[in-house]
Amino acid sequence: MAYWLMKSEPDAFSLEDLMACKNQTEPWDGIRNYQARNFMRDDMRIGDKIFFYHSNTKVPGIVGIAEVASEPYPDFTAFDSNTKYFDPKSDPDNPRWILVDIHFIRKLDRIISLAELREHEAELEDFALLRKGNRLSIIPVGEEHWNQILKLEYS
DNA sequence: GCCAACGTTGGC
DNA sequence: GCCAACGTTGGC
Repeated sequence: MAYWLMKSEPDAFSLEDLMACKNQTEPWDGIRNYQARNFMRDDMRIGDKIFFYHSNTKVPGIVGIAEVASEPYPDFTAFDSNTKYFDPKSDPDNPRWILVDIHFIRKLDRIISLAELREHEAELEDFALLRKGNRLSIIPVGEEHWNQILKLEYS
């Protein structure tokens, strides 16, 4: 099993929004970055665990846990000119953007903030989230880092 | 293929 | 709101 971190701006789609979705499951649409797409298309497997991260907000950090809940399939929002994710270059016969569904598992008892993660930068060696200028919205998390970060919840 | 211009991300 | 970092676009 693999582990991931997925960023979302809570104003656009928060962990609470995911909890309120039908079956607490929702397609992770709107990703328009090739590296992030490739992770979803090529590397994610059903059951992989996900840190749900709130970005671009007052206290950015990990707020919950979700899991990959589908095989990869085309991001339908790219075909819909009524959505802000419309991409005329994504041909339905050869879709450019691919997504997976994610399913809510639980909310953390408290947020593990980016600031707190930075305090543990030494143990979390090479954790991509902490790298300067990192803008990737889907980040692979090593099993060891996953466990180290989870331990912070009750530390 | 280079690279300047431009747009976006996201912490602060 | 600012701005550094980075990705994408498009002219050449």
